Amino acid sequence: MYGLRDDFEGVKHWRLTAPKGRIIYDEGEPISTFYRVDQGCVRLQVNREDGRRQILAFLFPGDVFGVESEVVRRAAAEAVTRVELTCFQGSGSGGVCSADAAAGLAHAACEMATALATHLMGLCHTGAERRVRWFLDWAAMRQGCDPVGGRLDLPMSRRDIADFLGLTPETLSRTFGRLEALGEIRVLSARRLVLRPRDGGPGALRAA
Amino acid sequence: MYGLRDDFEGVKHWRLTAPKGRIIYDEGEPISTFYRVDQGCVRLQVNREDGRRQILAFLFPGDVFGVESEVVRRAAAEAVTRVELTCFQGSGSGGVCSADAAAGLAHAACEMATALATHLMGLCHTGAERRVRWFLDWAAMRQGCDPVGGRLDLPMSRRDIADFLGLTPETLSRTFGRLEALGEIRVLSARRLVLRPRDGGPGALRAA
DNA sequence: CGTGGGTTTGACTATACTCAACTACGGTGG
DNA sequence: CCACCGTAGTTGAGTATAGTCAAACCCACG
Repeated sequence: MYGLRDDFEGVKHWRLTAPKGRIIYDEGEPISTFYRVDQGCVRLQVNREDGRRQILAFLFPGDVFGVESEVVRRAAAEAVTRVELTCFQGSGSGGVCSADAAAGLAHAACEMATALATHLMGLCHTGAERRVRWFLDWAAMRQGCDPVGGRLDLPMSRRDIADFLGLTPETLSRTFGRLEALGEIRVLSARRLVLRPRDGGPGALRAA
Repeated sequence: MYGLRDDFEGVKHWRLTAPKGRIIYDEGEPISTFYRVDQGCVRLQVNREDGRRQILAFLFPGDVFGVESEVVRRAAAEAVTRVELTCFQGSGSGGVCSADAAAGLAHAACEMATALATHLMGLCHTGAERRVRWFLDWAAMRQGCDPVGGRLDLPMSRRDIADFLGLTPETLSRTFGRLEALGEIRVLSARRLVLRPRDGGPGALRAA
């Protein structure tokens, strides 16, 4: 569904590689480009006055981001892992002029709106357990990972996930533990887990 | 900021009036049009399996909605009040062909993404009080209502607001009560209140 | 004037947050 | 290759907060 459209053929573009943690752009910066993720994972986030932050979206290869109709960035984009990006000149409703490019921008903006709406739906789940289940489903879907028995790689930190879900890292950790006790997941390491391991490896049913 | 653009001049369009409560379109319906609110208030919502629903956005005059890149509607649109709409033929990346129209769609989709991101930021506020304060600020901003001493009209029901904020109506009601006790608002009736009434009318400081 | 849905209030419970300490892992340098 | 250190993650205890269930209230509507 992503990645194969190339509406931006005629648009001036260049490649960019950023190491893990690098800020692609920051809140308040003037908008001059938009981006496509080619490799790695990017997060969009807003840093709040009280030091907490909200992660609006995690972006994966094929995703287009940075398309905004404002003058300055309202959210920052940071590299979760080492990332490879394609940068395109112009953004929002100005800067590109061909009908194809405008249609591509519309498409990208629609995708972003859909992603945000999906995220919103996840957050409306009351109860940490349901939010985390939703997150796992979402992550599995994005990675094309089998929701039963599949291995899921989470490139982001626990704190990232917590800030994405509006939970504290403590609650998130406890919830992972509870889901593991229920046999719904098996945590291999902090960033690697197995979904619904049916009996599977040792320990899967121990807690039951 | 809204309402004065008219990128859709060349697009086939017609007018539609809907009474309060009318479903403009429902989840799962094929997408063939997009809309602009001319008068009244519309809500976008997703109905959840457990009977609860999440309201994704409230839309006011000038707002464009229904621009999606999918095949079927992922959310329903319902009239909060009696509404007057302009309907436009086509949606998403297909159906309209002029560069102006495509740019207009991109703009509309960006606005929607921004609105959803803003909403997400509001929801990430932990604590009902902060969420409700954010909602009041947001509503005041959208209505051009003076945040100090201004009269705010809320066209939607308490349940609507609760579903928008991810709270229960009970918690919302109590929170309104607490804010009134703090002197931050004065509730005239369920759908009409005054922001930061400085001493103002009788009762404003009674609870302090 | 009567009815009914929306709203408010109350009591109780479950849940997630806070603060704090402990542990495990990964990266670095000897 | 191993030891060290720092960060990220986990665990624990106590508390605040929002949810749930239930009933009363009030306004808007017919």
